[in-house]
Amino acid sequence: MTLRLYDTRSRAKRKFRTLVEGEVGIYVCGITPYSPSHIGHARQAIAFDIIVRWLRNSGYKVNYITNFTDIDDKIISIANDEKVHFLEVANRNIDDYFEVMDLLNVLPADAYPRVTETIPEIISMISRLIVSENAYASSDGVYFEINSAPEKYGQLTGQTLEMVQEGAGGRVTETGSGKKNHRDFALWKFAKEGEPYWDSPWGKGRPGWHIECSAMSLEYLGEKFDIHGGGSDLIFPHHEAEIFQSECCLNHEPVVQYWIHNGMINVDGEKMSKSLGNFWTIRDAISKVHPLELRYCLINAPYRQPVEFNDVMLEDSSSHYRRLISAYGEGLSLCEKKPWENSEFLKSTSTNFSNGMNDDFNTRVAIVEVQSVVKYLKEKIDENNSEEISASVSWLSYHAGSILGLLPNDESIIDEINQKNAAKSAISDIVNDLLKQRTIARDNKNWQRADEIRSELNEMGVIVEDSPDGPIWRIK
RNA sequence: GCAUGGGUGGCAGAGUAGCUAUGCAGCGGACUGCAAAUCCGCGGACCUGGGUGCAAAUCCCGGCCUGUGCUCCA
Repeated sequence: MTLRLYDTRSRAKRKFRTLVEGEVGIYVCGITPYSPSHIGHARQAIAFDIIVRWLRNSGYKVNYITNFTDIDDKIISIANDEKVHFLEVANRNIDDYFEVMDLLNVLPADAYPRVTETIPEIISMISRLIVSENAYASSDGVYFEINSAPEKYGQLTGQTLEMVQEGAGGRVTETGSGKKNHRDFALWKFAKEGEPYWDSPWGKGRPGWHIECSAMSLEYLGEKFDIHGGGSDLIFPHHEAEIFQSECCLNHEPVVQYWIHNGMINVDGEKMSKSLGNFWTIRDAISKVHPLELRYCLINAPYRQPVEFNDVMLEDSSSHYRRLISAYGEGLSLCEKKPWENSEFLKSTSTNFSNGMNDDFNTRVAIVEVQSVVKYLKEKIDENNSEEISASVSWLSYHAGSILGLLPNDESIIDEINQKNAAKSAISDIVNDLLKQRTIARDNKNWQRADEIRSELNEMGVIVEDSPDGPIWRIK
């Protein structure tokens, strides 16, 4: 089955064909680092991380670019409040971003361009748009003129210029002071008193929001590239603006072959947002659960669907994750990994997994297959079938680990097992002694005493389970 | 209002025409002094009204509900 992906512009799943055989250029709009990253950022980063992992494992050479908008009104305002340089605010949040992404097992992109390091390219692009008469300078900045290319309007949203002219329920009527038309958007904003600025042919100022992505994608991926991604809330106006800028500047279309957009995070059925107060930072979430449990939660729905996020979902994912990791760890400690292609069962689950991923990166289908292999592995562990244990472990290592990124590296899993074993042996004498007492109590049908000992052990962090062959214990 | 998605069992969430999705939860059973774990089994769904088909959750038309966008936003 060949890869098909949903293209926002065509509003349909399309067969994936790259501009250059075997190579993929992908640009994803990144964050504006004015505050610590939230789980929406995590959702997006993980979604595209998995997309890139899948493309690479499908044999493509991928060039994955995602940017930082390290100058904007909010950053400036926070910097002013704190009386620090605006880059201090941006850098501290970018550091936070990299730290949490690493915890979430998000592999680094190939480049992280920043607006403040792309100013010459942005200026050059604006100049070209002025020359081609798609843009004009005015009293407070340089604007893109929508009426210079009206046919490009609504390529992603399906709205026509006429429709929007009706007015968005009367709300979008305000025309920026220097704009000819209220739908024109800023390419360059002149600096007001006390704002950071760069020199330009039109005056001191800074780039508008949209032009950076056109400039950076051009710089890193060229005049045409395969995939442009971002959150679905960027479709309008940001990505439509990019289409105007890039296509008018480069004078060809389409610049982007496939537009893909991830869905938002919902809390109580509504989009997570600061104004609603239903806001989770990544650090909030990983203070409650392991980062990979959060990752599991965020790929439980296919990337285009909204993810319903709350404590229940999070706990649900935690238990799924623990099931996965404990079976995998146990298998890993029992045998070496061996190829799984000889197992009929694993071969067919692998096919299902691939079909799911090839169908617009359906991680939900992929997870179902992972769950079924976890179940299979547990069975094989019970049966002591080392061939199938080895094969299942390596199946999981590839599918759940390399592709979905849900497994820590093997060393740390083994480490953790060893630590637990060490902790276990440190207290085994005392535990065994107590268990012996408990067994005597049970033989005498002294249930009260037996339960006392069990809860005593429980307080020590030891879980006792009575099996037909006598009591089994483990550390919580 | 306009645009664009979606409405599947208690929850999450696959499935675009015919065959058990799956997981969690629930129920019943095995095993248990009890509990836990494990195993076996079970039930339960396709918003609504029409239409096309031998056959529709799946295609077509209408209605209702709902998310998102139209303003900074991943």
